[in-house]
Amino acid sequence: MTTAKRKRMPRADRMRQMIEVAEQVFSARGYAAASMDEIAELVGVSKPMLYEYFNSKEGLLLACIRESRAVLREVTEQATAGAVDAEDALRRGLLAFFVFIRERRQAWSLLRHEMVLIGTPAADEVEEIRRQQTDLIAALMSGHFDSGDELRAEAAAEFVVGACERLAIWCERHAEVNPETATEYAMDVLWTGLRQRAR
Amino acid sequence: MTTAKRKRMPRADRMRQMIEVAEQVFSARGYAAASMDEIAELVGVSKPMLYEYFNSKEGLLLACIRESRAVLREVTEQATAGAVDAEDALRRGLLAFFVFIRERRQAWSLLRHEMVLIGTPAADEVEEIRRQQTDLIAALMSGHFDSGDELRAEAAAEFVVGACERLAIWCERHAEVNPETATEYAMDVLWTGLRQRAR
DNA sequence: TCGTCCATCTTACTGGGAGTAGGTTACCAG
DNA sequence: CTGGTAACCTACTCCCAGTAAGATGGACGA
Repeated sequence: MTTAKRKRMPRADRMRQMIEVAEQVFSARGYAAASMDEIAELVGVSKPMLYEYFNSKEGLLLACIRESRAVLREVTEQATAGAVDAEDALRRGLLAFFVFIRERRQAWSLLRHEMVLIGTPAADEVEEIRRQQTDLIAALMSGHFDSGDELRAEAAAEFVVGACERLAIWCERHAEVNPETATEYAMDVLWTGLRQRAR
Repeated sequence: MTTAKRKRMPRADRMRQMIEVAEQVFSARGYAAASMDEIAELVGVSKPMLYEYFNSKEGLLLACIRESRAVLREVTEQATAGAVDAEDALRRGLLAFFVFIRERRQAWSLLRHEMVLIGTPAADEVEEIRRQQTDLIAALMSGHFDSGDELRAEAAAEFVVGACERLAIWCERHAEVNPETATEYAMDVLWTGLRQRAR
């Protein structure tokens, strides 16, 4: 093994390791219940090191969140890249999202149990992820829809993000619902609308 | 003034007063940043009193949440009571919700910045509010829709709740969007579907 | 009017975790 | 082998949730 059990470690490596451990602890115990001492111990390092690298407990959380954010952006963009029309793009994007939250449960759990502090950087960061997603959707829409009303389009994008977030949480309680089914349910309401199902 | 500045106060009154103050402090500072000492001081009472009445900081938060929950249920049920058909019911329900979050900003802010601790009673309680809303919607749907697929209907209800939650947050950033407009935007996507707007 | 009782309330503490001051040591360059 | 610096540690402070044990206003019976 190249990186044996050397005590001293280059900054970048140590940082990645810390984020990895922190993501586990935060998602397992919850942000509030997690202690910096515990994370430090699991990393095999003393507490001040964490502060050296991330400044605060919230800073550490922030780093974890940013990490997930980058991944989510990546997969969504790649998924929607080759779409042929609006319906296809929406479906691909939804599927990518539902696959993401299934495969990276810890990361997702972190994002979903965010909200520890109002008006703090971490909350803003999570909000930023949503903006990232809504922007993606809005861009997608402006490419495929007649953009009559600017505000209405923005609202629709927010709507989609919120709906999927909730549906994802619902999926956690329903193991039998796989990403494909979730996508179908979402498309059903979003694309077709409820009117079709009224008596 | 009937209730002058008497020091001693009957249990029920004191409790209401504490909840009222706590709701303000929690929503202003955020749950984590709020301190029991501060709340106690604002109430004009010593800290152990808060613990006498609510057992813990989280218990106090819980009481605030339950309070809001009751109000939200009340207004939604009343709003949808006299609906003539599915579309009408949905529209009335949405409007009631958007009015609620505008008029009881503090309560809403509390609900929305929930989630302080995973797996704790408070998180469960907030989740319970959503269940309350989804149940209402699901019941509404089963009354007006052909219930082909049980699971699909449940998913749709979750979807609606999540979407509205997000749209409500979006509204906070857009003061020009009143409850009526928000309702219209929501109906547009939910009822009509996005397909209608594709080129 | 005056005790008596107890619900309401207080002061003064503990424990635990976030954050920090300042010293120590492994590794690399020359 | 020998600085020099980046990685690291010990040993604290302070703040805040939660608690133990005692004080007191006031309703109500005599």
